[in-house]
Amino acid sequence: MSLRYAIMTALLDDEMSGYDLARAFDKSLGFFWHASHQQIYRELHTLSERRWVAHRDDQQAGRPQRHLYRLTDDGRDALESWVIQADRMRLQESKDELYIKLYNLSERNIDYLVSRIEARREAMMERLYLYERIRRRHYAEPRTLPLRRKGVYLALLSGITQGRQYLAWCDEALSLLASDGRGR
Amino acid sequence: MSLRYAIMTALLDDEMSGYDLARAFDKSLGFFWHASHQQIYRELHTLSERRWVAHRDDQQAGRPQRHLYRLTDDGRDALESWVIQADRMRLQESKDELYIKLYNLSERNIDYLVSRIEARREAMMERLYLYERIRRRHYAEPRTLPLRRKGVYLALLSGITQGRQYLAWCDEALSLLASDGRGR
DNA sequence: GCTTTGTATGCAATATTTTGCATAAGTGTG
DNA sequence: CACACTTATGCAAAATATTGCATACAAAGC
Repeated sequence: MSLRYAIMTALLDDEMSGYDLARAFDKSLGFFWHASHQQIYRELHTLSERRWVAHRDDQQAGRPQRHLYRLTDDGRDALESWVIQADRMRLQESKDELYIKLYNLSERNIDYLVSRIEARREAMMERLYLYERIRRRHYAEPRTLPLRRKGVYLALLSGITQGRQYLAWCDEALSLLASDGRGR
Repeated sequence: MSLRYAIMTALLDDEMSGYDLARAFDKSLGFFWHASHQQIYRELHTLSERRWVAHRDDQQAGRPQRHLYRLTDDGRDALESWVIQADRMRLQESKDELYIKLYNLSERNIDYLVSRIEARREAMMERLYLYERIRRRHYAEPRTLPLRRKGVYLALLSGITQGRQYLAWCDEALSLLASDGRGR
């Protein structure tokens, strides 16, 4: 259900196409809520029916036609009430099968699992690099930001600290397992 | 699909009832993979059909009868092959609607959102406390552990470092928002 | 005696997410 | 000129997860 509001949130400032949204959900917003383009297109239809978003067609030269969506006033109201609605706080479970696999660590699978941790380390490094760049560019002085941007900054900051923690964990894990792995 | 293997993982050492499993998923294992008792009972039936687990009835004095499940050899094999099967690594998205709500931070909702962060901070403190206790008791000397327990330790360690990072983030967030909140 | 809490199990209906398939037009590369 | 890649949209089926409901027995508190 939150996907609906995540989409509306992405539309707060700009009008966007389904495709734009899909890419937004691949990047920053997607750190908090992932969604495939299929989900997004379907949700956009639902939102249109409810009149929480409106769309107009945009014929670009030499490109397929696209539908640009924007928030309606009703949508904005709905979003605002959602924000202050009680959420069932579920402390984040890092739903990652790697942890379950780690519970099964053995001589037979250690090399594979070590390689998986290394791969994650790489991927996280890259993402972290991206986030740090955004931070330096747009959020260098958080205390001077207008209120709403402070919120966005905090979400970003969460991504950054989580990423750093994750890297540190990978290093610790790789170090602990080094003596049992390939080299033995 | 991973729930299936999470359940089998929980059964690696002990035989357990659905109820036991449900509580295991409320605690440590549940930090990585949450599951309701309904899911668990259903999955246990499926696993029984596949002969990956077997069960026996246990009539306890003055208690409802329960079914104790244990891994079969087939189940153990299936689990082992799953561990070394390629996972589609999806870098953890912390799927938490709070972050989306933060993107919508405004004068109207700041007090609510601050209270939500405080609530999460409390909850995480408690959980972290539990994890730290387990760590001190059972994993004080990680380098001397047998291999499989090293894996479990690493999962626990991930929970702990994530928890600490989360607390630090909450504090940072509360500090940043303090000047804009109730007091103003 | 009555109510709540904990143990113990499960079905059924929704809701959500994922995966596979499908189309179409333009752009760049060998 | 064929092939891969990017932009752009969407349906349908399958897998998973959530929510509501339902039962039953025992212990403990009021």
